[in-house]
Amino acid sequence: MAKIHEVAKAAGVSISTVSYALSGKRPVAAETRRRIEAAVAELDYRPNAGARMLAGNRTHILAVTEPLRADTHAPTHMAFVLATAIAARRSDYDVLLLTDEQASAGMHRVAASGLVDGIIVLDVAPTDERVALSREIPTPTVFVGVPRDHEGLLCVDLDFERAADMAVEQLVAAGHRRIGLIGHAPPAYELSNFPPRVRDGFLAAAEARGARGEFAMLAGEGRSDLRARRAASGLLDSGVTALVLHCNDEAHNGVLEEIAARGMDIPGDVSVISVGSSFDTGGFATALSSVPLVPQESCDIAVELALQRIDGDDPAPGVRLIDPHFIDRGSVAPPRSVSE
Amino acid sequence: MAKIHEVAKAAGVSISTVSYALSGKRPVAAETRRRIEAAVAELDYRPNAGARMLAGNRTHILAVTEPLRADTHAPTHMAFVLATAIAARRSDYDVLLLTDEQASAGMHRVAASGLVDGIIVLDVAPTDERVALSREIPTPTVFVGVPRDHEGLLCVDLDFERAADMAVEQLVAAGHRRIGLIGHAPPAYELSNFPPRVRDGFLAAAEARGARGEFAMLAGEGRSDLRARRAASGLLDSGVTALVLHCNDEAHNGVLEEIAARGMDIPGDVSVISVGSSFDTGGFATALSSVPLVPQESCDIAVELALQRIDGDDPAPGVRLIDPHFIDRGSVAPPRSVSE
DNA sequence: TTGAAAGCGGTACCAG
DNA sequence: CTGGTACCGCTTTCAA
Repeated sequence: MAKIHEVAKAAGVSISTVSYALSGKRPVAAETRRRIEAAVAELDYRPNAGARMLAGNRTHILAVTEPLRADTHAPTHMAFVLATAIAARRSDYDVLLLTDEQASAGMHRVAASGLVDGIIVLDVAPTDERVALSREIPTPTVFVGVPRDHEGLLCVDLDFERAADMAVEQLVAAGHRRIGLIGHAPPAYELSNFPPRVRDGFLAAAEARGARGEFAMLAGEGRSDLRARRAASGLLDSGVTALVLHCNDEAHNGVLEEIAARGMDIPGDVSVISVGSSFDTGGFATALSSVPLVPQESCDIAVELALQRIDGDDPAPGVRLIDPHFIDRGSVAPPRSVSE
Repeated sequence: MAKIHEVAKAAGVSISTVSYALSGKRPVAAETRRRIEAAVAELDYRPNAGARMLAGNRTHILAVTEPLRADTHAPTHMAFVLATAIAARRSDYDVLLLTDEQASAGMHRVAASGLVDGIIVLDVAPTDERVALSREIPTPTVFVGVPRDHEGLLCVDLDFERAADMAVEQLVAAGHRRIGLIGHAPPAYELSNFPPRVRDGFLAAAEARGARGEFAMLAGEGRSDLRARRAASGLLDSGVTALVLHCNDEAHNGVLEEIAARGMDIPGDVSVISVGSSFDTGGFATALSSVPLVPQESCDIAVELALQRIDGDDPAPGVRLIDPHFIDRGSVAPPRSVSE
């Protein structure tokens, strides 16, 4: 582990010049810079992290808090953590993973010790203890998700209401008037912030667009594909001609199985749109049109906002809702009664 | 963010006494310690992370490298990351997540900058670029998994060979002589280190124990439960009376479905044991006996070894294989032909 | 365009 | 049992 003065000596300059050459915060003669860079490469020099934190008042680390309860959907959460890490690295930041304890304990710790420059809050609950904490600490904090009480907070999220509305819009435009929504398991509507937003957006959109919206959750115990089959079965029995899915990929499979088992065809007999899914909806037995949730979008913006606050630019607090977009994979068509 | 001298002033002592009171590296009078602790609590003091790194030569951070390729099984990998984080926190260490780039780039960076005291390597491939790197850097590194070339490395892992053997042992003891193994998809046998070990352990155990072992992978494309059904179907057609499963949970479901579809009963018509699964095998339609892979076990040991090396104790390099254990959930019984 | 030197906030040695 | 203080390696002002 070479140190800055070795680089300075090797390049025949002072250590401050080395520092400036690397940070770019002061102009350095081209020839001088060249020699410094050569020395850096030669010695495989990297500024010592601790020294940089202490002197520079910047750690180049972002904390990511993710409660990671046992019941959470691992692939989705993993995707957000990954997306955050990728966004952070693009700005030369590393990511410290906070999973532990009462969620806020770790957050408090890293803030008080100055271990991180900023904090990204994932898997936000409607009532989240990290909200109160974020107001007490000086460390810039950005929420990916919208807690109930978000006064003064910086939040980023997909516009789930609009996403649901967009799905309904497509289906109504195709002629559907009876539309079902298959959601998550009931606890998700208490513990997570976005399922209720999709549900409410869906019901409001149906009403506003002159259709009848019906909502079913994954009730009961066991495999979610089987629970989704039951939910789909109930909705299809009740006469819906189209389904909106806001659930995990396993549940998607269940719905497709139920439809296939009935000898029904997509989109001939029933139209289907997936909403807010962060997995690929093109890989199912039948490819599904969707209004996806793209983790990279939210996380890019979240990291960017955090960095702005770190750099002293002060983005106005408030909720940044990301515009959803519709991906057509051909799973929507007019209902039988209309097309015939 | 209070600093140590404020604590010292508040407690009426010198800063060195505060430092020693907190680190415990020197005896401090009970009364003095009390006053210091009161001041610390009052001011919500935490030593500045950067200063501590610089002066103390210890960052209290472990890096976790996890390539996190898109094709990896998220829940399993997540479980290992989580388990590592939990183990680290128990020793007052935080975890820096390295997912990015060519895997070794991040590792090199944090090692060269002294950002972390140690590195835990997850999702180890048979031929892993991180092996060579770990030999070049001074930062203590522990592998969770066993790369092909592990000369001089510290590795921790479940004894997969013995786990497979243990399953075969149970089945042979019950009277089975034709046993099938359902494994992962073919690429896993190139990219991951443990599937081949289970396969080889299984085949060797069958031979050694006088049974006929047959191996099937999840061939083809699409949902792994459907591919597992096909694999199970083939094996059952060929006359095996027992199945060993080493695949993801979705594939487990597929196998159970195939068995149910044939009107067969577990364990009446066919015995089943899950091997090396890190998910709960008691939650399937039929609870399955298993020889589980417990992430917490591997990660606890890995973190412990890393900390030992950090503290200068030098654990002998080599592979630490964890003894597997059999969990009986009643999915094993004598084969039909024998029991009748 | 460059250099010298004063910190940043702890840790741990050397005294007492 | 406690205090004083020399670093740790870098960033950044101040001067030249």
